[in-house]
Order: sequence, then C-alpha cells, then structure tokens
Amino acid sequence: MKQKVVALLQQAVEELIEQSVLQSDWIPEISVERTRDAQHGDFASNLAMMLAKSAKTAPRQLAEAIIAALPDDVSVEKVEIAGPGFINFFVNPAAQHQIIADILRLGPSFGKSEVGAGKKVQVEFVSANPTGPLHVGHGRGAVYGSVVAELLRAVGYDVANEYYVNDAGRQMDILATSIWLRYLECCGQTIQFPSNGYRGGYVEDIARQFFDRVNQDFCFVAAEVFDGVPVDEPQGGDKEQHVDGLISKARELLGQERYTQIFQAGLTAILADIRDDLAEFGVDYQHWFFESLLVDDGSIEAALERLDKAGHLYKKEGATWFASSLLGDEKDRVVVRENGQSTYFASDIAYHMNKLDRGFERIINVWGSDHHGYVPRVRAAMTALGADADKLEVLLVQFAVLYRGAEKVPMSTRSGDFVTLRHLRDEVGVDAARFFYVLRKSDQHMDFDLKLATSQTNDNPVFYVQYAYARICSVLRQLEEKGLSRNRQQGLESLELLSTEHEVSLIGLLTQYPEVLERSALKYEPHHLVHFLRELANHFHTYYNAQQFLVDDVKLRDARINLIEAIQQCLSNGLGLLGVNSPESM
RNA sequence: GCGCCCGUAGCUCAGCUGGAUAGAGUGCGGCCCUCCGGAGGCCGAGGUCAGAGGUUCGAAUCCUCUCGGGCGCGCCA
Repeated sequence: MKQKVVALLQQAVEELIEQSVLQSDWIPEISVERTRDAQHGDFASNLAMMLAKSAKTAPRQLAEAIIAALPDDVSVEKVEIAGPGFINFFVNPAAQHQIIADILRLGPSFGKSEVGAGKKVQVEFVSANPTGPLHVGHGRGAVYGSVVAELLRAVGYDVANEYYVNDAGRQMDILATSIWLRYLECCGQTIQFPSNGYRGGYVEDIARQFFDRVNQDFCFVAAEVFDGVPVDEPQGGDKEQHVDGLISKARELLGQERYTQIFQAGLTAILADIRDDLAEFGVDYQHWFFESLLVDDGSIEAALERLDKAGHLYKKEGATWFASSLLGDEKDRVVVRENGQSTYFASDIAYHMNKLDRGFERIINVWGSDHHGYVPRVRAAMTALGADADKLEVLLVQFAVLYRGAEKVPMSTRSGDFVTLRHLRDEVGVDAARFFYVLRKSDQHMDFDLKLATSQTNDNPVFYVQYAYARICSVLRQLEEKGLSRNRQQGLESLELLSTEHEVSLIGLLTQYPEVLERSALKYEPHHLVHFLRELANHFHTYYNAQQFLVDDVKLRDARINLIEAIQQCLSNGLGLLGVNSPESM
C-alpha cells in the first residue's frame, strides 16, 4: 500500500513536470510515512514541503496542485492537506480488509519479501574463543546474530551463519596446559596452579576424562614440570611469563604428538559444549570456520603476500607492519612479530580474504562493542586487499547487565564462576532469554532482569505476547467445544462488518507487518519487530476485552474469527523469526 | 590525553531518510467480567528530550562547544 502511494505521487509529479509547474531536476526521493495519528489518515507525504522552496510556491498551494494531479485509485478514499503542507492519504476500508485474506492465504510466509533475492550474505556471530563455556555476555550476540540472519532470510537473502573458531592462538595453549596440569593432579601430583591458567571446573572435568582414557601416559612429576619456569605473580614474578614457561615445558616434556592430543581433547570437548549450548538456545550455523585452517593451508602467507604486492607492508624493528594508518586506521599494525609468528590480526586479514573469495555480497560481523576499536583496521585490510570495505558491516552488541530484581548479579570471569549461558537458559528459559535479548536496540546497554523474565505476570513482555496467541487458540477451541459453525469463505465475504474502532486499528496494524519486517531486516534492528508484536498483542487484548467474537450473528462471527486467525498467524510468524515459541496454551 | 558510542517520564526503554500535540512498559492513583482464559483491559497524574549556541518552513533527530557516563587505544585474542 505504501508503495502504491509512492507510485501515485510519482505519477502526479510527472504530470506536474509536464505542465511545467515543477522541473525534473528538483525532484527528491518521494517519502511516504505511516501517520502517527489516525486523524491524519493512514499515510502522509511531506513532498509539497520538500518542493516548495525550489518551486517558489507556498507548500499548501503546491500540495493542492499535487493532489489535483493525482490519478484516481480505488483503494484511496480521500486525500487531504494538513498542517504546514502534509498530504494525507486515507485508505479505503475495503482495501485494508484485503490484508486478512492475504494473511490467511499466505500463512507462515505472510510478511516475507524478495528484496534480497539472489544476494549472498554471511553473518558471523558469537565466535567466542573455545577456551570455556559460553557465558551470558555471549548470549546477546548469539540471539541478535541469529535473529538478524533469520530476518534477512525472511526478506529473501541467501544467508550463511558462521562461527569463527579461534583455535590457533596462545589462549588455546594456555587451555591445553591448564588441562595437562589438572591431569597431573589426577596422576597424584600436587600442582601450584598458575594464576593465569583456566581455573574453571570444566577444565578439571576434561582432565579427568582425559586421564580415564590415557591413564599415566602423560604423567610427569611436578618438580620436573616447574623446573626452570619463571615464578608466578603471587611469588613476585610475572604471570604471563610463568604461563608461557609452562606451555614451553608442556611441549618439551610431552613432545609434539602428545601435546597435540591434549590440545585437541580440550578443543573438541569445549567446542562440542558450545555447539550443544547454542543449538539448545535455538542458534544454528551453516559453517564452523577454524582459524587453524588458515594457518595450515598457507592462507595467511597468501594474504600477506597480496598486501605486500600492493605495497601495504613494510618492515620495522624486526617485525612486519601493515600500513593501515593510510587507510583510516589510527596507527599501523604488526602482522608478523619479531619472533616470526603472525598475529591474530594477520589471521583475520586472511579470514576476511577468504570470506570475500567465497563471493558474499555482504559480510556481516557481530562483535561485542568492546571491539569497536578493531573495526577500522579490518576495513583498512579489506580495502588493501582490493575489496570494497562497504561490503563489511560490523554490528556491535553491548553487554547486558544482569539483575535479579534490584540486585546486580556479579559476573567475574576470573575465578571461573561466571554466569554461563546454560545457567541463564535454565533459570529463565529459551523463549524469555531470546525475547529479552532483542527487546532493546543491540548497541545500547541493557539491564536484563532475571526475575522479570521469569515472572508469570503482565509485566513480562514475553508472556504478554505469547498469551495473546494462546488466548486466540483458546477462543478457537471454544468455537469447537460450543459446536458453533465456521465458514472461512463467508467470513472473507463479510469483512466489511469489521468496522468497530478496535477492528479498524487491528487491521491497520496487520497491514504494517511486512513493512516492519523489512525495516527490521534491512537495518539489522530486530527490536522494531519486538515492539510491533507487543503492540499487536496489546490491541488484541483490548479488542478481546471490548468485544465478543463468538456472537450469534453468523456472518459477523465468521468475519471476526478470520480476523483473530490473521492476528494469530502474524504473531506466530513474528515470534518464529525471533526464535520464540507460540504456545497454544500456557 | 586521543578516538568511538551514549544522555528522552521515578525506573527500563522506543522514537523510521529531520515532520504534525515526544510515546510504550513498569511503578503510582482510580476503575472494569452473570460474557470466548483477569497471565487481561480502561482512565489519570508524571517531560527544560543533559545544557548552550547554530543550520531551516520545521530539530529529541543534523553541526559546534560544555557537562556527565561507557568502551577502546599491545609484536593479546
């Protein structure tokens, strides 16, 4: 409908150009908005005000000329000039009613579109280091990323969800070493656990399972392990040097093969846990991309060579630098360290080159907003690789602060007793957790109240929306239990009977759903959809309290049943995109 | 110190490429089923859109400055 209004205005403008009232080079993009106030009709355009200056005509006068030039259309009931020069469109009720037939016909695909048809997009999200279970900080990115991907699919894009597994860095060596030390404890050794090691209980679990499998094969006495290793921080040393010393010792004593076995045991166990965790949270991936692949197949060298050939690399103080400051970054970045090791950033350059090579038209990265300083250097890398940096879209997600009522939930990651995502799911459930995470704009801080999310009262927005759905299901059950007749076709032919204030506004809302969906998708802002669903639920509850659906008048009853079925479908479609269930009873 | 983000009702937050009288939820004060699920609905009070300039027909929205808060500034990942 909105498109139709734009088209009508477009024709009017062309007509006025022909009449030389307007000139073709003045014409701005025609903007049509939903009105906020029903008194202003359904759609409004500020076109006359935009053109007034260049046409040297008063906005209201120009608006009159535009209206006079508008072609007739059956779905437009009337057009008015209002305020400083707005052109307000009132849509014919019969045209509005059509939406109910559309929804019932389209079912689950109501609201979808093809604006992204034929375009390949990648959404990379979560990508937490596989050094421990996911915590609540990852939850928001997980839900946000998966919903953005789902929204893009709904408007036609060919979307691939991807998780980048950082399995090649120093953190993984620390993990492997931590597991080994716990394993040594299983062997009966007494270990002074490094302050910089991974202390979580899951490390001990992995070590114990590993011990059960390999027995004493990896055992060494503690004295030998710690011999010659720089002292730890509590003893006045440096914790980084201490843990690095232990990593070297692990490699040396175990040899490459056994070290790799421990390393793989840790990676496999934790990754399996992350996969299960995400799957249970309704988050699925098409690809799990391993950083180690880039190391092993020479991609990093290839990427650096490409940058070097294009003249973006130089050597200084024994290291190799990427001249990113010439491409918008704050300073140049090291890609190969003095010791010959490539940096994490070098992997990331190779990774993004790989993404580009896979032919995605748009590359979306969902990152924690604490990484925002990292964006310019990746964009610089894209440019230096010869790609259009605008293909890259980095969506930043702020951490949520957890509360239980008024009380803040402590979240220390140091001690390993942080609140895990699994814990959150257990406490509030998948539906509430997902809904809450996308309730707010993603790049804003948010307070997540666990108590509110689990409350079974009207202040909980998840239950509020789900309840609207369940209520409709209940009415439909009543229809059957009471043995009332129901004729969908007759209902569709009687839609003009839906004329109360509540019905008109509900139908108006339903017509907005496809627009809301498209906007949420294209702007990567799921919260618009969430707000829409709350509003739809609210209007339904009001309607429910004001009017009886199962009335004696058969035609009216059929029409109303069609309306609430359309609402039911729309709620379920929207909740489905959010990964939230639509329960038939609660 | 430099860079990015943010500041809207008591609290949590919306506010689409600048548009009409700035909106929800919660909390607070009233009220509403002989009826399809009261996990609901209605009404009311509550605002210097942090502050000050500027841009224009029009600014919560764009520009500049000030104040207040968050984050980032490794040859870590």
